[in-house]
Amino acid sequence: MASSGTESRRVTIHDVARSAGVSRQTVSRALNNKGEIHGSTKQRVLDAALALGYRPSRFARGLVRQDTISVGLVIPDLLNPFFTEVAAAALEAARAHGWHVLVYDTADSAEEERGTLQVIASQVDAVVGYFSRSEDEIEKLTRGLPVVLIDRERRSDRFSAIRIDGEAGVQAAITHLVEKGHRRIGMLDHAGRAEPSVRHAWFAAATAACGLDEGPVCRADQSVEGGESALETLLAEHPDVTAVFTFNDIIAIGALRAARRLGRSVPRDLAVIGFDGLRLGTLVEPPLSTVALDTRGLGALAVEQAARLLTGSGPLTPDELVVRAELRLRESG
Amino acid sequence: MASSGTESRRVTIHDVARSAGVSRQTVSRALNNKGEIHGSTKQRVLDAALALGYRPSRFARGLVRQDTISVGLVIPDLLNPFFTEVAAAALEAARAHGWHVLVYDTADSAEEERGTLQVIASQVDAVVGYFSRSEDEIEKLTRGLPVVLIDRERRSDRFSAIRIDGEAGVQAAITHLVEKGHRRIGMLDHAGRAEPSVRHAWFAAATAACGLDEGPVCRADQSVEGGESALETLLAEHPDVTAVFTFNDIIAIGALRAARRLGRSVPRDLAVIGFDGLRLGTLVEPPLSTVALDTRGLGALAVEQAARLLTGSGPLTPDELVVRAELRLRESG
DNA sequence: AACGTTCCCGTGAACGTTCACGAATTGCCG
DNA sequence: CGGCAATTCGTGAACGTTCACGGGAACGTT
Repeated sequence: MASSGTESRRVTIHDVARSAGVSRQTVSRALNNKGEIHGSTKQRVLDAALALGYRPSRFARGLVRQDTISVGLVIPDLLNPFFTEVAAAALEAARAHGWHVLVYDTADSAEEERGTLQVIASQVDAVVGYFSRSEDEIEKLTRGLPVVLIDRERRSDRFSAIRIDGEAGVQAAITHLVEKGHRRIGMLDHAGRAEPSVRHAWFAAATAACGLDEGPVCRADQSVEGGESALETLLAEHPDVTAVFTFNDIIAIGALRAARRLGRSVPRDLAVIGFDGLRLGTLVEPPLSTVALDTRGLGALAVEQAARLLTGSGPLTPDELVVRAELRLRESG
Repeated sequence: MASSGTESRRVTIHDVARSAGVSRQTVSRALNNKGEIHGSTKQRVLDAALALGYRPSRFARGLVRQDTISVGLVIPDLLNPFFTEVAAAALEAARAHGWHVLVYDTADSAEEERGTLQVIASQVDAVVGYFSRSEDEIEKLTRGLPVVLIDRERRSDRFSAIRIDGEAGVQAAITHLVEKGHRRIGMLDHAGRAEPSVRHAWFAAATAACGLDEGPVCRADQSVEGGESALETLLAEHPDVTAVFTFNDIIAIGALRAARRLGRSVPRDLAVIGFDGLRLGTLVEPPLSTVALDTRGLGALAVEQAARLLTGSGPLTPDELVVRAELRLRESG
């Protein structure tokens, strides 16, 4: 009835007004529950709107009352549980502000990331996310849009960045392993970027602080399979390794599986400690020890900073934009 | 420089025009890479825009060129891996169409769902999602907006609904268990709604078809913990049960953990078969047998139908809007 | 010199809604 | 009956952008 077969133009507030025999303003009053309208005419307008299938244009409405705020959330891979948790926290924080969240999954592709950023810039009021491109590029694509970077070392002061400080946590993890008698500790770093990760730097510093030689490192894709094959090659090249620290929990879980396949009992023959503190880690066997992050806090903090940037109310300072990690011992190491 | 301390009004295209000594239209040409503009003036305009921190209003732009489409994705809990997978698939499908996706997590709350629906109706061009409220209510809140329901029995023809057909898959699962010698098979249903789930109906039909007595059923919250405690009570009341089928994989994973704690070896002492086919199921010990769904297809199908509804190009018929489930045997049963 | 082209650029209109204001009607009281 | 307030409704303007059109300058052609 209301739907049209032909490619007709949009039903506007004018059409409703004409149909109900009133003016635009009266229609507006009826639909927005404003006062200054008679009960019967209000009902008549509502009926007309329903009959015509009228829905107000969000653009026209947004143009005049500047109240709806929407923020873009950009993540590399929603299926990666780490980002799922961050995203969930961000959604919750945004809801508390009454904001809308547009989510973009860049599929770990720098090219998609570029395209997304390009498109997003004209669709949202602020951007929160995890980016791999250079700050120059991001700057160029966002053009003064408030941007909050997640898990990024702060190189310039153009963007806010939520920093992850895992130094103490990693130190605690390595110390723990050493106390357990481990002397040869390897690491499964990520394979994403060319240079080693910051987490690797923490690892190196921690082993050095414990008076250990520099442990062997192997690069792993950010997936369970990546962790599996990485552990295999690490152990093949360095059979004397009795403990591994991994870039994140996903890789650690892969390491767990590979260890089982290789006949190495965890934690007896091989200790494994991950990074992130995913819930997922409690489900695997044995439960994964990890340097845990407050992922909820991460997402919430990012959105909070976006809010500050947007409202102009004093933004958080860099040293407030930090999420610290702490060792959470379960059974794998 | 560009940012203002005072609460000043928005920088518009007029301001840029004035600053560059040209007209609005010329500014528009420069920013949108249209032709009919001299190289030097274009540069001058771009500089002015940058200096003023100008960003075009998405509302004004959307009002005149009606090209940007955004769809709302409503899910009860993003942290539930099932919905994560559906959401990821939906995001990907939407990206293929060049659409924007606004994601809302209703936190399993009917009240939040209502509020979301209310707000969403004026912000998107179509809604895709998983709803618990009655169709009447949804109808009232969306007012003619294209809506695609996920995993919902089609009661009326007002909405499109993606139906999950697990009948054959569940039948295969039960048949498999019976062939393995199981005679007393229980089920862990969900605890969400008052009435038993459709999946329970499939289960009942399948056991009956195999000539078995009706198996005992226990309700479980949709969480690992829910699955754990549900299995415990089920086994306490019915110790003769040697196999369980669960509402979904999350609950099944809880059952796995409870079985371990109770000293029941899986699958020797207790067989467990879940429903959904989550990737997560491959990570637990033992790997979870399950009646697997094509979750990617689910999300993609929903978005595809939204696209058809939106463009008016013949929508998919109800019997095309079906995702079938098939038994995927791993090691737990 | 008159005329057609090409290249730039600007002006009115339109998109669909809400806001600010004014006008018409009704009711009430003196 | 006059006047004042309250109630109900309508009209111009504004939000910020793009589209359709038209105009002027520069250049070449006949």
